[in-house]
Amino acid sequence: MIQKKYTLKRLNNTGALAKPTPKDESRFVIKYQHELNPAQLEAASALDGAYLIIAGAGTGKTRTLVYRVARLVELGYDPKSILLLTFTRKAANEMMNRASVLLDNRCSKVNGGTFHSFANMTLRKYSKAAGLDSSFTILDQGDTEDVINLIRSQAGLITKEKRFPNKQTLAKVFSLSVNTERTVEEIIEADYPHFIDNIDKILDVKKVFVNYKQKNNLLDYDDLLVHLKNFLLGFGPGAKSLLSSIKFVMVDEYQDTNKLQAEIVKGLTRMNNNIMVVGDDSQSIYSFRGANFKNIMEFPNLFKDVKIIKLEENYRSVQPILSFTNDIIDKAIEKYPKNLFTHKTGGDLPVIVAASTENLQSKFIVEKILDLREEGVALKDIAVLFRSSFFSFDLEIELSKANIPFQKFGGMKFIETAHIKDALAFLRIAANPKDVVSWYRVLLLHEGVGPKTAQKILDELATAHLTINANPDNVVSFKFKDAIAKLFQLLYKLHTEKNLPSEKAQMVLDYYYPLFKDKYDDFNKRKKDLDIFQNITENYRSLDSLLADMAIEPIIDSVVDIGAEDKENEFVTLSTIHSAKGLEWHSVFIIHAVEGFFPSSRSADNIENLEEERRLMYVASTRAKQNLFITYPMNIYDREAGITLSKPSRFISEINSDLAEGWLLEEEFE
DNA sequence: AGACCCGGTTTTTTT
DNA sequence: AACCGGGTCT
Repeated sequence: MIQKKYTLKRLNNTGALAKPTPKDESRFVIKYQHELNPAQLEAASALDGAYLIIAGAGTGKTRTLVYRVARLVELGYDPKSILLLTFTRKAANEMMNRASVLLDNRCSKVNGGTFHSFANMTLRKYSKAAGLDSSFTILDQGDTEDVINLIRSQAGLITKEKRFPNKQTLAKVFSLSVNTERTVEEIIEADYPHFIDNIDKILDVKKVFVNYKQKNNLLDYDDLLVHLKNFLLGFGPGAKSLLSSIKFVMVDEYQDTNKLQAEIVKGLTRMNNNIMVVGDDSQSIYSFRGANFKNIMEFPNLFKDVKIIKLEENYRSVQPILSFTNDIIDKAIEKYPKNLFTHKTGGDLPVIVAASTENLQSKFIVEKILDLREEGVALKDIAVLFRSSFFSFDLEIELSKANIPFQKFGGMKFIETAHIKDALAFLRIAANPKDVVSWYRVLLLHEGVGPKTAQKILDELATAHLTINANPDNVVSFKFKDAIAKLFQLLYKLHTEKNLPSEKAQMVLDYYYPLFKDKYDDFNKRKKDLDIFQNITENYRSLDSLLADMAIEPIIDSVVDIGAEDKENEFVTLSTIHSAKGLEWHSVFIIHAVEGFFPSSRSADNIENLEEERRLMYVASTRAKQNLFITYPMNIYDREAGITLSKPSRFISEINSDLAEGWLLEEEFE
């Protein structure tokens, strides 16, 4: 028989390709072996199967993910079939940009975002299959608390004899219960034993809360995840169609995911078991959101044949900083062994600075920032990090005095301020007339309308099936109807007119402005925020996407973007440690490293919380590439005791004294 | 009865 | 800065 030679041509744009052998590297545009170390290369070249990448701080975790994305795209996989779940959308965008620069802009088509934004997109697209109305409104934390408060106050639970948990506590308990898949009883018993007598009433509130959201087409953050999970695990036709379009799933910062998210990951990979998660147990800092650093080590039990790859070479920090941070984490009671090393040489010892007062601490930082700038360090390469947002108040004043531009991340967001929430509430009603929380908020803005009257109006609206009617006479039959008539006209217009979000926002602001001026004494200061808000709305073509973004991914950057040229973009970063996750700077200051503040006195009685505070200090100090300064004021104001002498944070005082330099700050008399 | 004003208390961290 | 409770005004 004659044997014919037949060569199979490689297809270019489908997933059905021959897998490259290691010798095949020449086919790639990018020289992966030269760009990555062996462990990174192994991770970046992975194709099918389940992978757990344990990546210590600064070991090129992002780089590895970026190269894997590029490589998959080079292999011809459809970018849209790659799903990259990250902690913030900023992180996802950054990765996609880097991959695009590396290869080409096919990489920007990768599916990416947070668990919540992915849930939002999916649930809107497959709303029917998920049993939802696609115009659902997303409740952020504050909204969720408002709803709970409404129920709490209506249930007649506030009696003088018995203490009943406040709205924050209730919201926290309910959320923790969902995210950790424990019952409310278990959580109350474990974390709030003093409320155990109220358990029945607490469960009642939860029941009403759940019904309320359902009836009013509202989803809170947890509902987004729960519905996504149910949709995926239900595995109906909709889910199958979605899953067949997803070929590779990658999850960044896996140490900060919780049980619910782990199940979503499980559901996402049901069709092909292709999953890569990346994380570092030593950087787990979100236990208050139900994350458990042990989850990452349970990953191998969740999936079949998990391959574990460890990244241990640190490319970020100079040796003295690495030794210092290794020492912090070595003292952790429970952790999985890692051996971070670097080939970088030189560099100064980290400096621990004792300042006599908080203000002197601020002045030191200002002076040092100016020094660094003299030495040629750009402001954007400098960051000041802190445990809690309010630690930076004094520093913010000093920076302003010295004319040093800064941008603050974390803490109270512009989107959470009362006046922005007011303005948003109008738009939310326009998008979803069943959004009772927003109705309530808007009604309360009007003179003479308090909780009771607002409720009355809402009851009337409910019997009219909450339709915004251009003529409120039909639905409102009470004494405030004249005052409310104008409001109804506005809402009707907002709801029905087909115009851009920015035009709707303008209508809202015109209406809101007089009420706003009345409500806030400091309206001049707040006015700026409204202007910024209006600018943001210009970026959107649909109201739904504007509102979804506002709830899930508040745009902090836009504050900087407004009218800022590149030169104006030069600023020092002030950030909570939580918001600094995954980032790095040439020079890093950690302020307020004082016992009782960092670690916070609230964690003092609980060893697990204390350990998390330690990991926070670890995350903070591993952000530094070249310089690390840790400062603390020796005298702290305490409400009860007045000025008291404070002790430096235990995480600092425990450190081997050879690993850092100590400075005592003294004020110079002029 | 319900809205509103005042003053004291309390603030972790985030999607 | 926002929340809660108590007292006062409409």
